[in-house]
Amino acid sequence: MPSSTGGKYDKILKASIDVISEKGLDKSSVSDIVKKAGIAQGTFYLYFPSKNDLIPAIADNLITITLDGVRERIQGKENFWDILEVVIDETLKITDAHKDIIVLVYSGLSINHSMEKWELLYRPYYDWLEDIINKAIQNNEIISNINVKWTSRTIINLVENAAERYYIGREQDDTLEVFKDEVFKFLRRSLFRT
Amino acid sequence: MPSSTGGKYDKILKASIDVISEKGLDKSSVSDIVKKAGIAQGTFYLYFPSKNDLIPAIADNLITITLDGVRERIQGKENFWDILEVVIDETLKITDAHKDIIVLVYSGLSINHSMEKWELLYRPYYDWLEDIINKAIQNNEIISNINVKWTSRTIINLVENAAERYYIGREQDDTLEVFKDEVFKFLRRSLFRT
Amino acid sequence: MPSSTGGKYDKILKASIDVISEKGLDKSSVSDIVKKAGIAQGTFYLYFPSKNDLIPAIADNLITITLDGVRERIQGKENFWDILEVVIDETLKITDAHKDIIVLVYSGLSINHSMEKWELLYRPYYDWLEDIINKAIQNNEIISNINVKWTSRTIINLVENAAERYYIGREQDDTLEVFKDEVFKFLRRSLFRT
Amino acid sequence: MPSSTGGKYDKILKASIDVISEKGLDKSSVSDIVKKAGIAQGTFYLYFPSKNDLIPAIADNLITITLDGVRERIQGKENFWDILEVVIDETLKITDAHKDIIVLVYSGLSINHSMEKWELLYRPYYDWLEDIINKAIQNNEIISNINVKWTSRTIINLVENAAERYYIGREQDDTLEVFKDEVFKFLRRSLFRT
DNA sequence: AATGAATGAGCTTTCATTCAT
DNA sequence: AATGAATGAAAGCTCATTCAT
Repeated sequence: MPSSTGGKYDKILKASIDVISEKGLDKSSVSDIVKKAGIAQGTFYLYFPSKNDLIPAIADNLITITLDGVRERIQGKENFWDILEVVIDETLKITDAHKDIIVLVYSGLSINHSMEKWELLYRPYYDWLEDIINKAIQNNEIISNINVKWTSRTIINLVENAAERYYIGREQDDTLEVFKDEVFKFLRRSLFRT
Repeated sequence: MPSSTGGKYDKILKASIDVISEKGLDKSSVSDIVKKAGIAQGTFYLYFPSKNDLIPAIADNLITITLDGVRERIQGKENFWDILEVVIDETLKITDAHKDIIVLVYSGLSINHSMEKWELLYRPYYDWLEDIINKAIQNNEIISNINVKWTSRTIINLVENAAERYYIGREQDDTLEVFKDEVFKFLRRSLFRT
Repeated sequence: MPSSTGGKYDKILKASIDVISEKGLDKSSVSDIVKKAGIAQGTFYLYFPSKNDLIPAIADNLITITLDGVRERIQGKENFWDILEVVIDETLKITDAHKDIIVLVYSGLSINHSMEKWELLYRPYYDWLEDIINKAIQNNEIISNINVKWTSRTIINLVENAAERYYIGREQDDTLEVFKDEVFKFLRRSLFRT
Repeated sequence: MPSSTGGKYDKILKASIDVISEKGLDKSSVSDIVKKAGIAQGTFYLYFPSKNDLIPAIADNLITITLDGVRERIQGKENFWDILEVVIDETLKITDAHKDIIVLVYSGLSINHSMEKWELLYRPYYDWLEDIINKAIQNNEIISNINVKWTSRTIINLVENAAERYYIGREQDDTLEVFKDEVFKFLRRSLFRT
């Protein structure tokens, strides 16, 4: 829990991602990680209570950069369907960039931690999308007789799963553009207010 | 993998599910499992090449009983929307019955095995739904300008994720009926041919 | 907890005594012990639940051989003072033979285990001496207005401590014979019925 | 070992006793102790060369307060039997007050240090009692044909062991008064000059 | 004198797997 | 086919000690 140190926390996080991407979760030892990070074994435990606390930290990081990326790119955009396009695009981008670790991390979360932790990490993303959906309803862009909470979670899940199937499951029969379009249209048909 | 050996294979599979449900994947040892199954340590390796081969076997089992359950219940049903309702209902039932292991198993698959294995296990389920969708298109029950392969996978993913959020993530703000209805309507809106 | 094996339990016990005698308790690792015993690391844990369970086992062994030795040597002896002489002599003998480990073991017992364990291990020895004392009272060999339970424990303690001071604390100003005599006479003065 | 430094030495000693009393010797880390003492990790090593030097310091403290207590309370008393009563009483008092640490400390001494250190620490106490015994012999209060050195050590050992059995081993079948009386009479019978 | 982040050797324990019976 | 004792590599974690500030 040291504070003003040479970014050791980030060093460990980064090394973890590298090592886990390469060797998988089970095969990655703390010893591997500290070696990569260039620190001593014991130092790891100054920043993380245990090896298991690595996974939520990585997940948090992943979710955070996704939401940050989306937020950045929708500057000025008001239209729900424009925002949805950004969400889809950004999710695909992040998934592509971290394809080697993304499933492992979500899996690791399920295995070692309660679902509550999962919900907690996703909460900011969910909340943000709920706001967007509510505004879209007010603007008559999407239908109104939906459960907003359920819908926000379903959209994020659907987009992430599709992205994982595309990049990780190699379900790449079509071009990226066609694939994105498929996701977008599926959601648009379900939510568009005529 | 003999099946005429006093059902030891099934005994091991069942014991594995019990033990993993209770202790989680990481904490479950082969020793725990054989103790539960009432067999000797070495016997395990007569039926499974290694501990890692347990997870795909359990996953296969889970997917198989789901598809079998659905098939059984749609006897005589022709209408796509009736079938979709059965899929949703059966998925929720199975998820409820195996909530303690379902995430662990899917996670375990991701961690220790290539995504190819995952695709392979789901293939029969995917194929079956593709058939159903194609028939529905022919019968003008659903729209036709969709990617059938992508849609079958997306439907199954969406339904399973919703079920997991309901039973495992405890996203139970509404009754089961209302929840099912939400899933059904979301898909119907997206696919229904007016 | 295997049963009919090549005396591995005893092998471990013996190796433990050797190693601990040489290096002390803290510095003795399970790794040292199994190396000395000529078995694999994991095998240790088939016979002892943990490293800590070694100490009570050694203590039990020490107490048992002492009591067995005494019992053997008093065959036919009826006189209390003859028996007491044997107790003193045998305690000195055992203390001499195991001087390098005896304190460590008793200390280890105190540190890692409740005093109840200690009492439990000594119980047979205490009980045996209580019987002897009671008979001596009946035979008018010793005074009768004593607390038998307290006295049995005090005698054993006193003799053992004296032995430890002689062999371990090197309080060897006198010959062994004179020393034994001192112990004997101290107790005799306190208990003899004139 | 500075004594003019804000009493940090004593602070560490006191914190050590607290921590070791609560967690046992093995489980007590320097980290625990400095936290309790409210000082920095490194500061510990300004006052103690190593963790092992803690135990003799605590032992020394214990023996010193016992002897000081006895000396204080026998002011003016000349009679050997009165003094013996004080020794018994004070030993019981100290044992009661420090029951959680007393065995651990003596054990720690045995484990990490040579018996010589033990002898050295006890020397003042032993010497003091030898004087008392010699005077008692001159005053014809006790018998004279004894080994004074051996007897002084035996008395202290016997009293301390009895106290430990009473307070630590919970050998409390009788009241404290009866117990004290038992100890006193046992020694009196052995040493009293008729 | 005081700090506390950093170190890294070293420990106990677990457990998948093997193999002689 | 079945057994279960034996294996030994490997892992997570602790902690006494150091040292730059």
